[in-house]
Amino acid sequence: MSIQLYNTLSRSKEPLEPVTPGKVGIYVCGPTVYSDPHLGHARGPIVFDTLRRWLERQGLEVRLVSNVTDVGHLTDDADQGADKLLERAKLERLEPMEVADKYFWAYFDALAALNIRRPSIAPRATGHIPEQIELTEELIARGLAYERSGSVYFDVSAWEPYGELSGRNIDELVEGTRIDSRLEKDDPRDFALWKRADPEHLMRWNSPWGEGFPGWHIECSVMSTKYLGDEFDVHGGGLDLIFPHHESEIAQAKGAGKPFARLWMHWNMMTLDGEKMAKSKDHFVTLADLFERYQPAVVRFHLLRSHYRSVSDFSDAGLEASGNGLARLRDAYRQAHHLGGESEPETGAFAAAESRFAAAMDDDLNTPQAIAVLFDVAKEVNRLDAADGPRNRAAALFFDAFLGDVLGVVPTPGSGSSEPDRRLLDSVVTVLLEQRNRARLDRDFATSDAIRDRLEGLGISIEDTPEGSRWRPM
RNA sequence: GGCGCCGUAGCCAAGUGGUAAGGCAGAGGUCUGCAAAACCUCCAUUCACCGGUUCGAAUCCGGUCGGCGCCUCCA
Repeated sequence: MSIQLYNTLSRSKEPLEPVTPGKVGIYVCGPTVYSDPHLGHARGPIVFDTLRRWLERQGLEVRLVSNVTDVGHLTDDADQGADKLLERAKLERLEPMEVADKYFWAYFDALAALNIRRPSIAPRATGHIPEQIELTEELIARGLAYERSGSVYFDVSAWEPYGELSGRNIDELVEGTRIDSRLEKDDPRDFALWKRADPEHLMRWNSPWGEGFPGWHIECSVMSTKYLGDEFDVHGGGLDLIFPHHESEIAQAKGAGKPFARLWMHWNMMTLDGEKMAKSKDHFVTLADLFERYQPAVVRFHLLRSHYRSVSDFSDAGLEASGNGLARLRDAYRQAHHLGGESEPETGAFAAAESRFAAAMDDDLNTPQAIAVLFDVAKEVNRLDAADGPRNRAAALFFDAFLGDVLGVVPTPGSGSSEPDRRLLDSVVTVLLEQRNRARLDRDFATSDAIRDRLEGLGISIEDTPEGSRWRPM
């Protein structure tokens, strides 16, 4: 059975049937890079990285395109407010592009720490100005856009399906929109495809309408179709992007005659004290701060413990609970590897668990349910006879596949660059454990406890089992 | 005001018609020099509340209360 995903367009789960059999094209909206990435920014990448890993496991070839917006946009559409990138550039006394690059790398560094694989393509808006101008011209030619003193606007009233994604009635959109007489747009609902640059605006490009910069929505219509084709499989983004961003993307692309994305996936928001995290409101926890207190893998695991379409509230108690839970899974994982050794794995030992895991993942990426399966397997592993190598080996492979490859919360064997360090550490701790065991045999508990306490102080916990002493990082 | 979502044990969190997954925390027990881990047992007669449909509802329908998101930049 193929994976079912919830499509915002149809408001129901649909099977993923790729445009090109065997290949899946996915486009995901990334952030505007003008400040430090926060926890909310991590959710989408984690969801889509996990989706990608799962699809690849099914033998599908995935092209994941994830953009980053590096053009500042006005804080409102009435030519009021400042371009956030520009503001930041002034504040930090940097070139606007320097600001964009600084936070571009901060974003991808944070994602790398979360074990999120790099997208196949990470296009930037500024690298696709000619294509955006081209699409704007196309929309003018089709009568869906118009120019007003150097700016170009999409004519919403000329595009009848506007509102199909957000479920908004076009006429209702006017209500609630404050009518500003300073607007040069024909209709307050119209949105900018191209904006004329004021003299102080630093990021500017030449266009048929004079110097300016692209509107916010057009980059995604352009970059997604450029790399995935006019019709592609999945378009993702945060719930808060449905309107107006994705609605407008659809209008631009379909208005230009492209079939565009088939399936729209939206992840829900991260909240802090019950309120949505937002950098504009200075209400967030940065990933850098979080990583000082929790392992990135714990953060990743924590987000996977709730379904991507549910709101997830941040709390220290929640992160701690996730950390304890993950430690339990990792212990079982380590034990299975340790006891399984090089044994031939028992065939089909965890087949039932595998199919339960798969069913959960195939049901709109139900990671909480998939994780429950892992806990069940962990319990089984902990009950295994230490002498049962083949079964332990089968469990080890099970964890490698699902805890490691798919969920990405355990280092993939041999992939870590710190592997030699790890081996050295292992040897050193083993020597200390030998000393400690000698002391224990001599009933010299003062010495044995001292060794344990010192190691605890260094972040290494010791466990005495019937098979001998084990250690693990805390 | 318009569109939409949510309310499940102390906490987190699955479950969308067949009689409540899983995790954390907690209690008792086994093991242990002690500890930790692990294992065993216990921990929601009940899913915000009130009606309705049904043989049967946490799940469907109506209402009430509470919380949240979007409608302006926002992952």
